Amino acid sequence: MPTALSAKLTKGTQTRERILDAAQAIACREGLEGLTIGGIAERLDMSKSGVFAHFGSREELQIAVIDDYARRFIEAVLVPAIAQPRGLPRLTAMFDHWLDRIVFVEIPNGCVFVSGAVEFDDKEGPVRDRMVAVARAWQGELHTAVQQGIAAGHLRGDTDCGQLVFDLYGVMLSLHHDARLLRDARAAERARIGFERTIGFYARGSTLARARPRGTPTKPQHVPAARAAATPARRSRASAVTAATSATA
Amino acid sequence: MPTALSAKLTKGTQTRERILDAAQAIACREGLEGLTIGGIAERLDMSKSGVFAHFGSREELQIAVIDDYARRFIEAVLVPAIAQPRGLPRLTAMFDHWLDRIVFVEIPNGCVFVSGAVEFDDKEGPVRDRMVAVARAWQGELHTAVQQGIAAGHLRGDTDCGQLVFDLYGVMLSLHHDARLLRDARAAERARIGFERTIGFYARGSTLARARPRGTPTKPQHVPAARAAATPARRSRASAVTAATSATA
DNA sequence: TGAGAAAAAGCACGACCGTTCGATTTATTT
DNA sequence: AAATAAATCGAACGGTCGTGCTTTTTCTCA
Repeated sequence: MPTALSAKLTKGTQTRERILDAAQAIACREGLEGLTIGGIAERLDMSKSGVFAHFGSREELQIAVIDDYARRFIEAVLVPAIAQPRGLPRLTAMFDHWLDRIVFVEIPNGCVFVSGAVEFDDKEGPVRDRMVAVARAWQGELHTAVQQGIAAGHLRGDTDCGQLVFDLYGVMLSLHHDARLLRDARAAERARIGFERTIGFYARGSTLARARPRGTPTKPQHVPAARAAATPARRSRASAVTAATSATA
Repeated sequence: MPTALSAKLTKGTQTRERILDAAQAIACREGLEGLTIGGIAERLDMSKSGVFAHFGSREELQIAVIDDYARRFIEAVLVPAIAQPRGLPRLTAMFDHWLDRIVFVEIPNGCVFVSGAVEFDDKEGPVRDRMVAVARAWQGELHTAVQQGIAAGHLRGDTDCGQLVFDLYGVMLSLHHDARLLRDARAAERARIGFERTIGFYARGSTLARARPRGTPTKPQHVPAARAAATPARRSRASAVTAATSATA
């Protein structure tokens, strides 16, 4: 008997999620282009056609993976951050959770946003469209947080929001590059320093001494566990974002 | 009759270069994974086996493309910059030519360094090794330029060279992301601002007012043409770099 | 429990992949 | 011009891919 809320808990949707899990694991390491129906089938001890039947095509599977990845990202990074008050505290929390996610999840396993952005930046089609949508949605969240930082008086009034978002994105992309390709263990610390310097530049008055000591990871715990810790209230804000990234389904 | 200098100008090496050109064009757009023997053959009106014969395997072809790409990059970015005096002028020239190359070549056509870094960051093997080598070589050049900036008194003595390189790389990766995936026309200008702010932070004294006005492209001319403009003297410095990136062949 | 729906499997197709190998056409040299 | 070497072709092989069918198994619900 399926609960009134949430989707039907039938066998089909159940294995659909198993497929999505396996697909995401593969897509992280091999990219969305390296994601293959047979690979998923082998990982789940299923037939190719059994896997295939759950998605009309490989393209729809790729899109489903993107949406699922975005959902988890938002849950892990944005949702806990909005528990913080608007302005610099929330923006800092967003960065901290973002960094934690990269360090503890994406650097070991790969990141669909990074690989997908490169794989599909020149390939027109619905997959690219979805990649653009989720990237824009996340940058939009950062943009909003920066604007609130200005409104709260934490950041200078003449702060170029788009420039600040550009800078922060660069810090994270450089972290991905140095940590994953070059396997530089100092990359995470450099990302933290880069964030501090960037925020310091835009902060109202330069006296903004961040309290958190350098080099101490903010959250060594398992990231999926952090999901449950998010306050169930204020959820409307987050679900609006999730809806935005998966709206044009 | 082949000239005494340079490799034999036989038919074989001639078509080998044609193949490399075509391979690079494909690899830029489709990535090194999307690079296919049949694709090159079709582009050149050749047979697959005809193309294949010039490289022992697809892997060696990919490595050859990486080396060739690195060679052109160095020619276009580093070689003209070392005509500038050591320190901030040279570092600024490196950034300017780098930015020009991204704006006029890599944003329209794609970049093997960016796509290759993502494609092979988790795939052990000689291709990944070469990607790491060229990335390290270029970061090493930046590192050296920064160190000379300190020695010349242009940058603060306590400047963390690796951090500055990390920051500059992030600026360029963010530019790639926003310009190619999101097609944001403001990305190049943001990269320029990001560079100025980054350098401004590390510059000795904050009075460093960069003379170049914002937003004016430094070199609207065709990039391949810029190669010939490089001073033929001082070439030993550059060829040493090129040799470094293609040493372990 | 049995009828009907849903899910999974099995199989085959056509396309493309890298690679091999022998034949054939071109370049180069004697 | 003949002889030798280099370059290119053509056909084929084994493999993997996404996808369309039909059949069989499994679940679901009256």
